[in-house]
Amino acid sequence: MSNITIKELALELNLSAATVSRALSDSYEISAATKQRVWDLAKKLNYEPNPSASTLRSHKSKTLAVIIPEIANNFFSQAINGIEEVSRQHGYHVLIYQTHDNSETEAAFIKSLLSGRVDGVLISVSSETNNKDHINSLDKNIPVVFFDRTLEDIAAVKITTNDYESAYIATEHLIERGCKKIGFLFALNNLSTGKSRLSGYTDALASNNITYDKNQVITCDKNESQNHSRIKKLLAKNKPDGIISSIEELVLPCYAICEELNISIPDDLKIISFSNLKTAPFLNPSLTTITQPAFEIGITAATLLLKLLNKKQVDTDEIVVLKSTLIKRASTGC
Amino acid sequence: MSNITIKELALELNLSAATVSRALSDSYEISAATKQRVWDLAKKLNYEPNPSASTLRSHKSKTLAVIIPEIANNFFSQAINGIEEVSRQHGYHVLIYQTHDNSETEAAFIKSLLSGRVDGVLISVSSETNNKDHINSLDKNIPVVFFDRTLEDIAAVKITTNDYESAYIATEHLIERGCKKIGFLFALNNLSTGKSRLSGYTDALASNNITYDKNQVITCDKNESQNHSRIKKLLAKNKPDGIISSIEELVLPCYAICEELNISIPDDLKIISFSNLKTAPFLNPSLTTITQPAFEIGITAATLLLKLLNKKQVDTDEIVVLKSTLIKRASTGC
DNA sequence: CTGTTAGCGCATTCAC
DNA sequence: GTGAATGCGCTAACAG
Repeated sequence: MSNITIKELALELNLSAATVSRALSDSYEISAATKQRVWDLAKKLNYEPNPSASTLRSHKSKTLAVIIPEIANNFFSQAINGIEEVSRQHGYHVLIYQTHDNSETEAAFIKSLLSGRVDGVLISVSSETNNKDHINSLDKNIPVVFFDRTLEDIAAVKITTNDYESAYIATEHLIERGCKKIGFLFALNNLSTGKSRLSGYTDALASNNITYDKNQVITCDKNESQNHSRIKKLLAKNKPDGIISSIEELVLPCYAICEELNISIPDDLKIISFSNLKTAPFLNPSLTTITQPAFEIGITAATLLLKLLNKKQVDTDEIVVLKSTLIKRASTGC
Repeated sequence: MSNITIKELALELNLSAATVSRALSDSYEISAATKQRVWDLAKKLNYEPNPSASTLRSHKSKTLAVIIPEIANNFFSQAINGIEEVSRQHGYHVLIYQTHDNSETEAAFIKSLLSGRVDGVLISVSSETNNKDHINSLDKNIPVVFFDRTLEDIAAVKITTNDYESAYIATEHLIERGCKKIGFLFALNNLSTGKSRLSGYTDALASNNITYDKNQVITCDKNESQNHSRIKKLLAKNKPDGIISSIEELVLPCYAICEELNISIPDDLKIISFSNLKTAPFLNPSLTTITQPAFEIGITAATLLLKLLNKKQVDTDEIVVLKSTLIKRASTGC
């Protein structure tokens, strides 16, 4: 343990603790010579400031919290990568909390963070958030940046992607490839994220004079077996010739079901999914994806939060929209 | 902000701060009636203890650090999932640090953690660790559990998988499938993790009377383009009929190179990789994997660390070895 | 069972 | 330029 304290440094150098403290923070009041002596000894003795003491005194923890539904997820792990990157560069530490899309867990985390443990919060909200009180209390009490999975009716700093537009483009892409009956796997239905993706889909249908058939829209949630059976039913009964999956998690079940039902992709069914799978081009057959810039989202969200913390001028309801990419596959002609 | 303090609770209840503190921690010295009064008011006022003050006084931060090479990685993100799970259940917070396999970054993190910020550390060491001083200083100063990527010459609590055995089995599996010239993509060559996997491979060759050819072993590191060209050279020149990849990251390059070189998998080349890819069965062709129980590793590592923190009897050099699974694919006959 | 006192390590007044 | 004194909020030792 770096048990050495400012007091001990002071004793050794025949200085007061106050002087050492000021020297360490490079205060203008301290002479260059003294600063050097302090720094040298601190380095020699491997001095590390005690973060609790510092936080208690200064009300700055140099720590951020990241609240996400799931860490074992391509999108979120890449986003955290970006967040960690920026945080480290600025000397911030990163706490991770997983909600598993449970809104009570989320509320409990938020409550526990309202005690000075962190200076700010980055959150991608739980898709089962029905009660938004805890989200609001968070927003009022501490700097927050929402990223990707957000609520529409909350004024706050947000980083999203062009969900509406990319779903629209993807749907139109299927139409151009000849699809007449396009299904939609609808997830995140409580969040603006999910709703936008659905709107992009329905609007694209409308613009192309395809009648919207609500039976082609399957609402999915955390219940995997239920999702599976619903999708299976969709593919077996409604026989769509195209599918837009609004989240990555539903694609593998789709592939499995197609195999079961002897549906040939892309001949019988063309699939496009929101997805950050690195293996998408190597799947059998390769998967056309709408890929979100997860790393950049993390970078942007963290950067913005740090700006907020440093009282830089940031609109407190600024919304940054990054662009997803539709990645087509030559091998499937989709 | 939950700006309310113990002092304020005490004032409101006509008690001393000490009594309130004891009541909050459910001390046996306090009467049931008083406890109830305290709890009720605390709840009503949404009291949250100030973690810095508590840590400063008690020398317990209820926080763990996880140091890993990369978070955007199937294995590690699943492991963190397990770690976060156990930590939350026990009221611990989880800090994340990525080294990007850079040993200086790793050293800097460790140094900054030796100041009471965390009660314990879970680490999967950087594969470019040449200087181990910082690892040793960590081990001596704070409870640590090593998981997956560890060093051989350090006595500490470790969680690993049966790397030697699983590489052995995989190699033998290829031999049984008729492979005569088996290549090995050798990563993590500084770590016991990587060395064990290599030994499993060489020993399996020896047991089956196949002469070890060092040209079939390609040493890989963080340099992706170099790895790529080396693997390409291996496949083009040495023409192995089987490949064991010691890490997941090298599989996709392999698939790409095979496509380039018109090598047909599995007819010309059978591939087995250490991998936690969920898409492995859906790849073209599907991939035979040695899959590590990442989530369980996280669970086990965190559980063990918490035991250490609670001074439960744990051998300080206990090594837990979990089993990986060789997942074969009917479709490729491998 | 409860109160008083002290101090964790640091950063900020206010003096000089 | 530097030192002395104070308190952040909490908990532990010591009383009673």
